[in-house]
Amino acid sequence: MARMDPEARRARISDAARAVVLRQGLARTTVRDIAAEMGTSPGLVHHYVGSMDELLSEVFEAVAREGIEGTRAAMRSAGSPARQLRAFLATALRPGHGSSFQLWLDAWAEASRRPDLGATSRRLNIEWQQILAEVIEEGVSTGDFSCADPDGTAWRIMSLLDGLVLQLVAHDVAIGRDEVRSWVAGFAEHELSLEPGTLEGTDEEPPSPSRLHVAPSSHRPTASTKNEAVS
Amino acid sequence: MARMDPEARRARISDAARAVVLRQGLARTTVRDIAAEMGTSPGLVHHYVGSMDELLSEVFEAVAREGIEGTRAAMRSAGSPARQLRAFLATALRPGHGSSFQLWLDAWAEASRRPDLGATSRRLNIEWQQILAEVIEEGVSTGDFSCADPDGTAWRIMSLLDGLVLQLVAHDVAIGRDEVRSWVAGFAEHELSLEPGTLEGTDEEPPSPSRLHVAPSSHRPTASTKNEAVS
DNA sequence: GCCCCTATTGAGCAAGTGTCCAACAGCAAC
DNA sequence: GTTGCTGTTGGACACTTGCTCAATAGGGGC
Repeated sequence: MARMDPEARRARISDAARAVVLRQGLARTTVRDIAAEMGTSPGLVHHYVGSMDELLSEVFEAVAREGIEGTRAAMRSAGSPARQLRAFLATALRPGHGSSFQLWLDAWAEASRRPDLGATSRRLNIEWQQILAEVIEEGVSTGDFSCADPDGTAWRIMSLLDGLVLQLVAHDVAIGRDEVRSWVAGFAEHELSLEPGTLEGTDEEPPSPSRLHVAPSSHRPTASTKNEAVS
Repeated sequence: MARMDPEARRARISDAARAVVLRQGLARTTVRDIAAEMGTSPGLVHHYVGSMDELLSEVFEAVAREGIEGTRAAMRSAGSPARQLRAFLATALRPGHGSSFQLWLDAWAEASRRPDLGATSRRLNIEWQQILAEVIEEGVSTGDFSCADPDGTAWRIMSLLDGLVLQLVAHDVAIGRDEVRSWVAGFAEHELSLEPGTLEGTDEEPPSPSRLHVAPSSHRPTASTKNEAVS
């Protein structure tokens, strides 16, 4: 393969790894798969990457962070705390979220076995919860929300959402995306003493719908249609 | 090793497999581990078991079903629907549930990749949800609960519980077992229009606390202290 | 044009996996 | 005691995994 400067090669490796991981999951990705995806040899991967654990952890972080930043961006341009919450739910349930949520499932399951991945998963999960906690605190301070324990409420809303999406992604169960949004919205309204319906509706479509979550960052357009339970 | 009649040997293999799986997780269990656990040779396992996949799927079903039946038993002897719900929460959060919950995590993550395990996981998950749906319907018919959509409420309660326990088991996060019980109880009270506090309290200790969930069914007392996040 | 640095190769290692199978051994029937 | 069925053994096979390393080759600096 053509000789490349280290920085570009590193980016290529990340892209290839992300593509394979999104297609096969964290647990089923091997060095050889990544090398084949780039059209190079396995040895090259290890010339740049310390260990497989490290690489998988890095890929997971990249994909998850993309989701987090996408949600943050959507919330920033949403306005009031209530509209920010709506944006949170909309981005978390956007089509295409399925294959990225599968990575969360992989990370949770592997957390107790792969220390690096476990630490990353834990850290990002807390960050995700903090996004909710912050907007809730903001809503309380502006008087939009009424909530005695923003931190606990954030854990509960996030966990309800995770638990429901889990069923959508893992089993193709008899509940749909709209039901999940509506249920979590209803729960959040109760937790924050809002009028029923305040958080409902999908008018708040984020700016660039298909770009934020799962698309590989460059070069190699991936067929990420597999593992798409939320579609 | 001593010669045994096939039925007894099959039981021994199941026990050993279960012990190893609870200790190491579905993904990290090998034929050799199971053979070593019994003190016999790997070949013997395959003399009785068609494939590893089959065996793991069977072990998962056995452990999960034990949990389900344990919860059912606790609920049967609980009395009123409200007390049954309390029993449900108590058994789902009992110490020792952690390592069995890890199996659920493994199953959810692998569901989209291993058809057999996916089907089993889906089926048992729906069964688990149905337990909740049934007691809710009972409560509605006796007038104890008020609930417009028992099936949806069951999905929501179960998902909130799963999402919270997930955080306990996967990351050792800053929330505790008591908080989870109290939070889910509070949510259920809201969903069922109950007085706050109706589902709280731990007085409803089920008959045989340590037997129902994780203990191997016979012979070999296992050190199931690993992977015990809920302890 | 040459040289040297280093990106890249790909065979290969050690460890691990599920699965198979010829040989062995314990036990019941005769 | 001998025979035959079959539970049991453990080495072997073919394969995968992460990772290493001597050898190769491409391209910028002189």
